[in-house]
Amino acid sequence: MTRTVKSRSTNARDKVLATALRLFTRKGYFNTSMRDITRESAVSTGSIYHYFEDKEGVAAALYQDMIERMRAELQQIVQAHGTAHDQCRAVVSLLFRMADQEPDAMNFMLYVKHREFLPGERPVCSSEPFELMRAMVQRGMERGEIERRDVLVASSCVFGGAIRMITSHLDGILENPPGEYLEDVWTCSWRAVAVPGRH
Amino acid sequence: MTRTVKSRSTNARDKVLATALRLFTRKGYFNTSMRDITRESAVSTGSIYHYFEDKEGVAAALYQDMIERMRAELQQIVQAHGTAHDQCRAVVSLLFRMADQEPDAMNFMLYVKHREFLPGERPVCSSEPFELMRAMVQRGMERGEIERRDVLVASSCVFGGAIRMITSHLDGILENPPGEYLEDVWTCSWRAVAVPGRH
DNA sequence: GTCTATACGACGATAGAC
DNA sequence: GTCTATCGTCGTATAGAC
Repeated sequence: MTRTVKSRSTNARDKVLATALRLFTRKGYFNTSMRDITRESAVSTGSIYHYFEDKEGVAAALYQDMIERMRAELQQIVQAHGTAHDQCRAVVSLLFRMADQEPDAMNFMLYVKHREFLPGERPVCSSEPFELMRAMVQRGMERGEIERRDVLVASSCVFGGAIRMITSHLDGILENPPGEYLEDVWTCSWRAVAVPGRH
Repeated sequence: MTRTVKSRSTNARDKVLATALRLFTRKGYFNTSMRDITRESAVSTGSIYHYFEDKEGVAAALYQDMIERMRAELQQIVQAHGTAHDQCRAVVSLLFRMADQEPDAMNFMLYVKHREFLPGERPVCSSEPFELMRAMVQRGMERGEIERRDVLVASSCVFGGAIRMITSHLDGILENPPGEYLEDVWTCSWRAVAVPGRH
């Protein structure tokens, strides 16, 4: 009951968020006016400002939703897999799947420069999802799966290749859907950091 | 003579470009007004519009200078080294050195989303410098140094780790200067793609 | 909660003297 | 080539009816 009421009452809010996500990623935050959002969401200015403090508030809500969702997915992965190898591999797989199915969301999370319009925010790579990824790598080093070195270096090398493939995809320069490259990328990425002779 | 005259006459132009680079990377293109540039460069509005068509023109000049400079450096590297291994290694080294010595330039080239304010521009990873980098990798595959696979995958894996380290540096989350991580990053990056048993 | 109409400030760009 | 002063536009945000 409560849920129905709530979901009905936040319907306009959701429409605004969906529209903003699309416009922010396609045209950029600053090239998107509140009028654009009004027009394309079919929600009036008044209503938007009822749900959000200002334009920045819309972006902040969007960003925090993304980060939280990502954090939940990654925590899932940590619990579902025992080895760092399997965890990192699941992360790369998740990133590729999201890049394919929800390019706008991925674009907004990985690619957009939030700090230009969300002054309070820390850089993405300091956010909780990225910290979780580094923790996976750290644990892999402690378990003897991954060669010991600076954790930031190891993380950059395990995930860097995949992330570059995803930005290439978001820039539209990939010929095939990202999933087709998954195996290849993962082979390289793991070999970059694994203790020789394992897996 | 000509050079002296020219360099004197473009002095204001250069001051504008230097200021714009600093402001665009620190605050973002859209958070930087022409007034900001006027104030911090001590060049008047009128003079700025004498040298550049509009605000976009300033950004375009900056961007093209960067790309051209990078292209020249990479071409140097191609000529100076015989193997793909040495070429790619030199590229990573160059990127780290530039990230350290000219963070703003690096930031503007690698990290900024030009397409939001330079509508005609292709994505960075379609630019000539990135094409040169892919060509190095391609040649490495033909020479039997690098395992054969999609060239975009291999390139992403050789350079992806380094690029992530650089964005981490630009985001200010690196403890030490980037150069200190160079050896480690390169070890991982090359191992990711090299034909086993070589080097 | 949703709407329309509007206030107001900031910005990019121009005009025109020197 | 450089400057100051100013114009017109557009975008955010508010007011206030329903």
